[in-house]
Amino acid sequence: MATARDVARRAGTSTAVVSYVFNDGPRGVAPATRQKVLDAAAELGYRPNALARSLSSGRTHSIGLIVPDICNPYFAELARAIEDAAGVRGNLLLIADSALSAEQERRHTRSLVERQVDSVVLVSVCDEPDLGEFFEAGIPVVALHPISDRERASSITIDYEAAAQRATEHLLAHGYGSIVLLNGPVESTGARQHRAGFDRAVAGAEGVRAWTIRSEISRHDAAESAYTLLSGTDRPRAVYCTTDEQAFGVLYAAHRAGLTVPDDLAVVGFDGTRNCLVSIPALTTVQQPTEAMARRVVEILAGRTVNDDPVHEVLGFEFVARASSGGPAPGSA
Amino acid sequence: MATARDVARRAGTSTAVVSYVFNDGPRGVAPATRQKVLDAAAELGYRPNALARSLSSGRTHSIGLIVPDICNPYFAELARAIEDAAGVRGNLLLIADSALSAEQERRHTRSLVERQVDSVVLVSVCDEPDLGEFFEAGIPVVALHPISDRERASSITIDYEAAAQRATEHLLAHGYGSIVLLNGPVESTGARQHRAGFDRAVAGAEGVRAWTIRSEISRHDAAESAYTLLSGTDRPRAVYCTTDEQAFGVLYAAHRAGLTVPDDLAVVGFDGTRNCLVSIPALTTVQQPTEAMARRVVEILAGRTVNDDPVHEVLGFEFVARASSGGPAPGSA
DNA sequence: CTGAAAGCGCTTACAG
DNA sequence: CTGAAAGCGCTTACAG
Repeated sequence: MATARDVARRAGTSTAVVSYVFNDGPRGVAPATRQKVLDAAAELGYRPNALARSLSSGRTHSIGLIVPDICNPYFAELARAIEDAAGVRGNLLLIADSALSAEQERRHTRSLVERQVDSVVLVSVCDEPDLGEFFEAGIPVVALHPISDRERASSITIDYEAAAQRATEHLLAHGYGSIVLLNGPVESTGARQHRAGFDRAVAGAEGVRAWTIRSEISRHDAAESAYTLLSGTDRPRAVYCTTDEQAFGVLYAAHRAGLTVPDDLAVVGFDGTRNCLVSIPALTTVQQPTEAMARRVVEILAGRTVNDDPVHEVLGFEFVARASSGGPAPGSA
Repeated sequence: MATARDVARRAGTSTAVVSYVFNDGPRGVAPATRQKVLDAAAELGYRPNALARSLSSGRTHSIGLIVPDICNPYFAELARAIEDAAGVRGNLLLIADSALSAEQERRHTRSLVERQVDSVVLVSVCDEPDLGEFFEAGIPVVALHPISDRERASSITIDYEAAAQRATEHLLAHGYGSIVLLNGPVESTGARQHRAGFDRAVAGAEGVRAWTIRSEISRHDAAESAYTLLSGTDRPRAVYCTTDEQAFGVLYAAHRAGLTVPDDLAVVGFDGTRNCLVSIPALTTVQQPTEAMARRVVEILAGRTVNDDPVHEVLGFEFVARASSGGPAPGSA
């Protein structure tokens, strides 16, 4: 590979000028000189070495993204949206998949620090992730879910509690008299908010039976848990799931248990993945503002230092009623 | 952040020794010295800078993976398998999502070259991707699908032609008299192989009507194309799809057209994603050896130079008959 | 077994 | 507007 030095030699100038040309600064270059540099670079097939550039400039123009499970389409769609938003600003997104393992999340954390990413977008598998490594390395972090105030990270998220309440009220408005909350596997800030919203909605209703079960955030695990629930003697009339993937698992379990959705069982998901539109039946869900979230997180990180106080932004969500829950509730707009 | 120099100073030794300790070589270090270095590093929270390390060693211990569409679970599962295999050898996987865009694939190509990845695993959106940049940068490439002999890349893949033939014969054995091949959007080496296997199987059958349609490799696009096909007057009795995602789109289209699977329409997919097991009904598919492929590609890349002759390995696949095609064919083992 | 020093390929003040 | 040079934080022959 040709280096800046080769280009400089061929163009009859210095590496400094080559750098100025390729970075459009910080110094200006005479048009004639610039052209000579560009010509020489083209002839040699020069490609700047990003490693060397980063080492001296102290910036890698890369953002790390840690997701719990890249096989979950919500996180894949999120990754794509963030990559698009980052690309517009000339940033590369490094996608790290924790594969639902806290251990793996820690490994990625270390790896991103070593690779000197400029900043990190985090969706953690843990309730209270250890962000100390990022902090010490001067790398600002933004979480895309509710996060404890004790963390030194910012967050951009929707109001899970309000969303859970809205979804549950929708099921209640349909007159379903027994409702299950299918929550995530661990007691996290997000899980507590889902629970709080669910409880609040149920508290406002008379004579409704409500209880909670948990499963991993995967179709298969949710299908197992839901099948146990649905094939028992005491099955609910409706289920609110804290992710679309879990909801798809419930749809499968219902089918396996010989139940029809929504006639025997109403199902609501959360995330608003594109698959909701091509599931059988179409899935009622809480639509996360994925693109807006992605744009906003990149924007925030661009102008952020690790020592700034954390910010916590709450974006709006949209509740979308579809066939899986019986469509829009009676009496709704 | 503490540097090797800080550690060396604190341990009363040189940066060379710090390097030897952290890399377990290439020189030995006296036990007492090693311990002093480790203590100093721990006290300072030293974390080697991967950028600097790579710049001087010429190796980044990273592998680039380019996939056409990270939102397609097959590629997400593939990415995870490769990441696992790479992790075992201490390599980091950089996942790049082309979002079905050749333009994006080119951008990622450039970006991976600039970041000096040691090698690249490629699933291209193009028929004949331009691998010149990798070649010039001395970066070996392995494709995970059939690829033209004209390319300077290796490949590890299953035999698409044999798989397509096997799947089509399965449908013929069920006695379905009209079959459609739902192929990918572009005329690629893989698409040609699917076509050839399909044609060969059909040629061996009497009085069977067979034709081809195409769609993007996505659930939604396939659902659209399939709906047009299935709501028309001349609809097939069976469809062989070249990806699971397309097959899921067909399942949805069939439901929308009021058809029951497999009674009115048999559907077969390709890839063997985990969702096949929780779809309604369960999807018959060609199971790719994802894990084996992942292990093998990492193994090959570990011992490979860009100037080695390309190797082309063909792994075995498994055809899995499930409910969506009517189960195992009559008379099969 | 260990230290002083060159070098990886850039960027960026410092001079001119 | 441009060049010579230091420096980013490591690794690795070169001496000893």
